[in-house]
Parts: sequence; structure tokens; C-alpha cells
Amino acid sequence: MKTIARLFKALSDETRLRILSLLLYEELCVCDIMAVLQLPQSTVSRHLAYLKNAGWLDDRRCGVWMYYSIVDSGNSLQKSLLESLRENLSGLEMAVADRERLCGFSQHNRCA
Amino acid sequence: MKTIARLFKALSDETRLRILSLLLYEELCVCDIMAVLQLPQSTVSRHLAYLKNAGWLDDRRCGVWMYYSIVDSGNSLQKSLLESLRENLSGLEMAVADRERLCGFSQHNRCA
DNA sequence: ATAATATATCCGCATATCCGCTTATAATCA
DNA sequence: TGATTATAAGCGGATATGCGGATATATTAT
Repeated sequence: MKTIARLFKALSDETRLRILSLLLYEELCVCDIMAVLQLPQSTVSRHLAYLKNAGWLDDRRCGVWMYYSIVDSGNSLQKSLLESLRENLSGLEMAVADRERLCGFSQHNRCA
Repeated sequence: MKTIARLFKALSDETRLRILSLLLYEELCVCDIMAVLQLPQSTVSRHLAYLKNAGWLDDRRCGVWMYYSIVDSGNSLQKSLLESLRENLSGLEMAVADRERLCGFSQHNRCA
């Protein structure tokens, strides 16, 4: 029960929901997320660490860049919740705005 | 986004998950929940209020008794999450133990 | 009205959580 | 090696959250 509560706790913050909402579609690095969300590096980094420690994200380093993605190997509750998030977050105003901002960046100056 | 975070926050506590797990099956009153979870009245009452304020529960008074149940009229995320909880909580050791304790009470001394 | 029962709310306490700035660490290049 | 870039982690501050005991409120019976 406590581990389930922990999974939900990771989702109970707006910034973290925004991050997860972006990562539903593709792997991203910290600087992309920073740019899109327009948040300080330390804030983004802390939230990414929280999501990773809670079991939602994997990370990999590529040179100076750290890429984060949603775990492949989640349990059935996680899979179920991700499906719920996909269906319910994608239409939200803020999520749409974030994704549009990401598209803008992908055409111009992304880190990789 | 904030309201979604709030829905998840309501689920990010073990006691509240246990309460919700019981209410997945039937409406219960505060004293039933207290007895099953073996928690003080103020603790149970506070958590029920939190779940209600977050949009997960309805309440109705019947004499001195307050009955709580899961909302019928939740949004699609809520419906989706409840489905996930149904599938994933019911087999958990603690949830099973709680339900068994509830069955024991239902055959002997329940408030109603 | 008083007493009893059920429950909501208050209270103080301890801990957790979020924030952004600062510092430490990792990787790369000259 | 030192400098630069990217990112993790530390720090202090403000706020939120969980706890259980005490008190307030609601309902019912006498």
C-alpha cells in the first residue's frame, strides 16, 4: 500500500504532471524540459529525481546531457495509470501549451 | 492540472487508500471504517473529509450515522483511476485483511 | 432540559514537501 | 590542466501534511 501511495504522491504535483505529460510522447533531456516549462534547472532536476526514485522514470547520460524517459517495466498499476494519464492529460490547456512550446524548440535550438 | 494533482494527492496516503479500497465495494459509515482500520475517530474523520473535499466521496447522514461512498459522478480520469484501483488494490495483503475484518463485523455488531 | 452516542473540527507537534539560490559533480574541449 | 557546459545535490525558508487527544457539533432518547 505504501509503495502505491508513493506512486500517487509522485503524481500529486503540477510540475511533475507537466513533466510526465511531456515524457508520455518522447524521451527528453533536462535542458529541453527546463526550456519548455520555463523553470529553473534545480527545480526541474529535483522533480526528475523524485519521479525517478518513485519508479516512474529511467535516465541515461549522453555526454553532458541527461535524458529521461518513462519506464518500460512498470507494474500493472503503473501501466494502467499511464494509460489514464495519456487519455486525460493530452487535452488539457497547459499540456497542449507545453507541447506546442516543445515543438517550437525542436525546430530550432535543442541541445542535441 | 492543479485539480488533477489534487486528485492524486488524495490517493497518496496509505490510510486514505485503505479507506477507498473498502469503499470500492460498498457504502460505509465512519464507525465501520474506524473499527476495520483500527484507527482513532479523528484520524478517520479527517481522511474522509479530505477525500470528500478532493472530489472522491459523497456523504449522507442517517440519524447519528454518516455514510460515505465513492462518487457516481466523477470525471473520466476519476473513473479510469477507480478502475485501476479496483484491479490493483483488491489483491493486496492489507486490503484483503481489511476486507476480512469488515466481513467479521458485518456478521456481528455494525452500527446500522 | 439533560444525557448518550456519533462525528466534525481544533490544536499542537513532528515531519514532509515545495521553492530557488548556491555549490558540487560529471562530461567535454582546448 | 583549466575552462566551459550540463546537471545533481545541498541549503534555508515557507508551507503542507499526517498524527492523536481534546473539544465542538449533530442526532436521538429520556
